[in-house]
Amino acid sequence: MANCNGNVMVFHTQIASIMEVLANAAVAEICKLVDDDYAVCRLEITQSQKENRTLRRKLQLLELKVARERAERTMRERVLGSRPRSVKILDRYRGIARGEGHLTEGHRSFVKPAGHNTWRDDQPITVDEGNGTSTQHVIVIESADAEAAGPGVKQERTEAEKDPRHSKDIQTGGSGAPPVATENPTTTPAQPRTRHSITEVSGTQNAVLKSATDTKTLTVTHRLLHTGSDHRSEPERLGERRLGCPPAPGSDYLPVFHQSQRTVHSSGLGESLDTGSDDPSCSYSTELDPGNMPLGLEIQTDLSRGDWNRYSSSVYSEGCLDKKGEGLVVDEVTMKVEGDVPPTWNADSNLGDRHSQGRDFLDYRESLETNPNVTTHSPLHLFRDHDPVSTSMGPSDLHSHVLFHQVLNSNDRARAQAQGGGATSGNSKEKRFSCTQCHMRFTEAGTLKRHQRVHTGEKPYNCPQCEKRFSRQDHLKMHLKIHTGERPFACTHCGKRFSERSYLKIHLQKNHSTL
DNA sequence: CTGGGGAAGGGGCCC
DNA sequence: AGGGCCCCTTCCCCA
Repeated sequence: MANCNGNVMVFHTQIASIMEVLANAAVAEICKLVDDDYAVCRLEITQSQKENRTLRRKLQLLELKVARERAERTMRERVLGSRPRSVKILDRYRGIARGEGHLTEGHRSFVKPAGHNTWRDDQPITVDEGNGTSTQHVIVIESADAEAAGPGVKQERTEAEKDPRHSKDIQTGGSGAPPVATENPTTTPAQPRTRHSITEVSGTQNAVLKSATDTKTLTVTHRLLHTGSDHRSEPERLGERRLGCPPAPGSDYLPVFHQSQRTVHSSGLGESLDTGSDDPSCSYSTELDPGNMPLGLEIQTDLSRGDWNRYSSSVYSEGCLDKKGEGLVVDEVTMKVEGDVPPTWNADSNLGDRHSQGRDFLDYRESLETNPNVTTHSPLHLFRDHDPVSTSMGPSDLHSHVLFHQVLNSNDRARAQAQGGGATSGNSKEKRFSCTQCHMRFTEAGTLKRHQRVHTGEKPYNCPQCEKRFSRQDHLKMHLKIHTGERPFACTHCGKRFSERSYLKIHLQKNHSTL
């Protein structure tokens, strides 16, 4: 009996051992399957994300192109009879592209040959997110004729750019400023994923184009940096980064503000928003289709989490302007402004004098909106005209738009535009009083003060009859007629009475064809 | 669905 | 500066 029990115990022990082995094997197998599936899923997700980004960018490019063409068409109509300014601009651009342009004031431009930077259908912009150890992002912008252009990969210089001695057009001085970073996934192996980098193959990442002698442009550009190529001392680099947008740790994004034309771009491309850049105020811009009209793209990472006020402020704030800045951008705004730059622009061409507190942005906007010579096809207006709800925008677009909307207070402005045909049309008085919240302007301080109740919500006038509240006394007085039944205005044609003269007037217009 | 009227909320302007 | 009026637009209700 004892042996029997012993055998049973041994048997049970063996069974338990076998079960454990089997369980472990099963767990291991399950884990392996899970890992495999996870890897596959992750790969698929990553692939899908990349495809989504590519498609999104394509869509944005198409939209921008459409907007650009529309703007160009409008501009040509506006200048009917004279040579289209866009043509002039293009000629200038092309001239520069041919090496005819000369930059002054230490500006550098990266001129790409015409035809470069056309985005291919298989637009190879890639954004790799995450490498497990760092937030590395690789953004590759490849032109359509990259192959045709040969290995002539242009990149922005890094170290050399700080040295005025190297301040020359990269096109002519390209040999003097050897590329420091090349990242072409099609021709070169990917660089170690240890930093942010933006590379443009065949053509410059940032092209610019103007001699910067007549108008001023403020461009915000992300520069491509190569870790090993930036030989500047840290203080130098820091100095160049004194832009109110300190680079994120581990990020080599370097914001560059180029002052050649007063333009702030925000194309709303949200690609960078997905890149995880930690730089709150950096962006990069690239130019497209220079053969026609330069079209600027900008990835405004700041807009993804900040507000435009802060952005614009940072852009125009003293600390953000790098008068030696490189980089550039040309986009619709640039084109319009360059062609029809109002006198105020020229007079205010020195950004360094009054670029603080975002004031230039306001001046810029005001110039656009008040100067009839300024086309209204700038992104600002495009944004303003957008319906933030109904317009199908990408998240970044919508966000950018919202930010623009906040700044411009499009409702108020649109209303003001609708009323009386604009701010100053037909009025002799100058609207000197500008609301700091929506930037509407008024002829009188009292009107401004009254208007500000719109923002504060203050309604100090209460109806004693119905507890209704009003921001203005005259509105209360008007309202009280409802309770009193007072209708002092009678129609001379039909005898109908109205509480307000304007009602009578409308009545006369509609029913008696008067006025 | 349409048009008229009322209500409300804006800005311009004069006193 | 505030009051008051005019004019405009938008929204809503109703016949």
